Amino acid sequence: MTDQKIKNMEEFAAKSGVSRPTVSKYFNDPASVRKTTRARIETALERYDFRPNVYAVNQNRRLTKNIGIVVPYVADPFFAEIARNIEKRCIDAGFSPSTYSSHGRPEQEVEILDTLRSMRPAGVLLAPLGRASDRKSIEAFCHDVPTVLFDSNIEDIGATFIGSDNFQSVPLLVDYLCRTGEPPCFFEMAPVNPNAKKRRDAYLMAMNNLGHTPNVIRASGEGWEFENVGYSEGRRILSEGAFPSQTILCSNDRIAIGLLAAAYETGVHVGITEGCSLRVAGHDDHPFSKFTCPSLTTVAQDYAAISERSVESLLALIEGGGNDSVDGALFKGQLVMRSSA
Amino acid sequence: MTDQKIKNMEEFAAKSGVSRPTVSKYFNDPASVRKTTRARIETALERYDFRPNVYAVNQNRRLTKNIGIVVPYVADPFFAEIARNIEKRCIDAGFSPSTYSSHGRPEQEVEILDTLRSMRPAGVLLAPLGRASDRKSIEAFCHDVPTVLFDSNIEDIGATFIGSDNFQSVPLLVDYLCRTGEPPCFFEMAPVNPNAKKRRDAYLMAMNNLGHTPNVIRASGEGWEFENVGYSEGRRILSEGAFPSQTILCSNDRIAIGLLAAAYETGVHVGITEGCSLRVAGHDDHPFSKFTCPSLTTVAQDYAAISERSVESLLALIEGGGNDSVDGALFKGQLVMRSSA
DNA sequence: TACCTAAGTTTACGCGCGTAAAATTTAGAT
DNA sequence: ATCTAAATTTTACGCGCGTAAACTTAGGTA
Repeated sequence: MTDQKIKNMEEFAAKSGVSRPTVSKYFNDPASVRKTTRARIETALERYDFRPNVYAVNQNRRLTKNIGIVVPYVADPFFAEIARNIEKRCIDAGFSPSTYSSHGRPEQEVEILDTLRSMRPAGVLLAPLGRASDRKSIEAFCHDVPTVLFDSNIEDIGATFIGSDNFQSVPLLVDYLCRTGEPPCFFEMAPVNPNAKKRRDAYLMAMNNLGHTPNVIRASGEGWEFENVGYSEGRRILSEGAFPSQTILCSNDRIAIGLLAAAYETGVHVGITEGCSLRVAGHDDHPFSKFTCPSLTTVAQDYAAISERSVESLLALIEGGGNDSVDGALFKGQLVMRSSA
Repeated sequence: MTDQKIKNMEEFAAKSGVSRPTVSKYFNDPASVRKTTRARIETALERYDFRPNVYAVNQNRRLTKNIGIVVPYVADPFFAEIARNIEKRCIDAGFSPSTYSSHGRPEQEVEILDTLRSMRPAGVLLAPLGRASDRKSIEAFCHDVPTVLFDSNIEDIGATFIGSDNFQSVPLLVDYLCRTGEPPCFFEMAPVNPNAKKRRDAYLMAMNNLGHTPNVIRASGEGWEFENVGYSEGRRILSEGAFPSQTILCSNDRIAIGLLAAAYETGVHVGITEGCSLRVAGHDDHPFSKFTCPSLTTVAQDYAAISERSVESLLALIEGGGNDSVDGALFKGQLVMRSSA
């Protein structure tokens, strides 16, 4: 490996003894050039380690090899993990992913989509904010760019949707809770997205199916600071003794984490062992749920399946020229029994 | 706003009644064109909403307006937050930040740097992995690209370093702990970066200064799964009754979070109230520290100051053509007294 | 050995924009 | 009204690469 700098593809082509366009072909698909040619280029590559100018490449390709990934909130480890998972799969498929976070703000989401559009990406994987999203902007975007929605759906938008089947996962947990103790009440915030709404509906359905009376507790609070809401509202309600059941199913793990902290501080013992007066369960199997006190019983979303299928769908969509829509998928959750319920 | 699509700057210039290069000037600095001209362009802008092709722009500019942000692990909310903070400041300064995560893997870090280099960014803000980092690669990178290190330093690399002053923050906590109870032992993993090492050294120093005998407990385990290590090693050591002090200062909050879970499960009561047999403190004021059981006493790093100063330094560096190095800075931590110690 | 075809390579052109240098306009002073 | 320096705009060229079309070559067949 010499340290000599190669300025451009022309120069590199000269070094390797082939014409520039041939080198270009090679970089677009190494298998498309003759074996002997490929060998020459690769030999030169080892010596000079040249990389085509990204900007020139993207300017001239009809479609870039970029894939945009948009999540509502990266500071939530759940999304950080799934984004990482998706990134990896994109890279393996030969694309260049880049991840953006809406940070819970609709304007930011629109801004990201604008930026993304101007990058002419091959496709986009979008986990929308949900209710707060600017529906029109997203619709327009999906019209222009092959887009797969994941995690949270927006009806009739995007080529397809990949997510969890809340109507499977929530009843699973409800069944378990009813089977092992007092039927749960449901602790939620004003739904930020369809998932939250579906979970509540799934809870109502499951309870009715089992012949129990459902009971929804709505915590006041907005935004994405779930722990905070779970904590402060949890404290308030606990101190008033106002939870209608000793079993509380939270709309997601982050609310449950807040509630557990509230219970701890209020002196309410949570868990399934002797001397506990409250059971708490969550939903998602958040990376931190293993480390709550007590550890949180929850339903694990199938990260791997969701990210894999999302990428697959997007690639299929890209392959097909972005025209035909692709089948969506809802994955089942898995019960994770820990100590809190 | 008509829906007519503008293909390129040429076309847009025609619509606004000025020449293309003038439009180009406008986009580089609106103040650099005559007021009447600006008005024309902006009128047209409202009608057609045109954006210059990013790739063409970046291909031709000597230096792009891109800024790279590299963190060791975005799934750690601490880094997610600081990255977000930095992003915002870059945008405000008229740059286009993009964030990358090494995911704890040195190869990935090198890969990111390679990608970044080929993007010819104006500058890079790098929080290196630390010990695991490939020093040579990073050194070479910093030689080519104006780079400011933050959070974790690598001696003699990069134009400057911005971070926390562990030799202030750790003694602060040690003082507090000694003042309020039994002097702490120090619970750490094999240091992944200079911060971890400095914290231990600062602990040793602080204890000696106070005339106490320091005591370091090394948890076996590697990587960035701090909670896991804190938890499993915590359980082991607790069950053996092997912590040499009833006060445990953890190298960071994430280890403390794991340890708290271990204590809870082992039936060891943590806190400063009657009936507690253990005190636990952390370092960083991790976003989740408020919600541990009990809530975690820790030292808050000055997120805001670090991110602000990092960006300022980088901008100064870019301004100066990347030549002259810029002053570094270490910010003080603030004691956050909660319930665990 | 001559010939054919498919695979691979080269020629030639354009992508959309930055920017130096030339040409023009503006504004202040006479 | 006229001149001049400064401010602004235009002309002209190049950036690094993708890609269609023209051109070679390799490898197999009769």
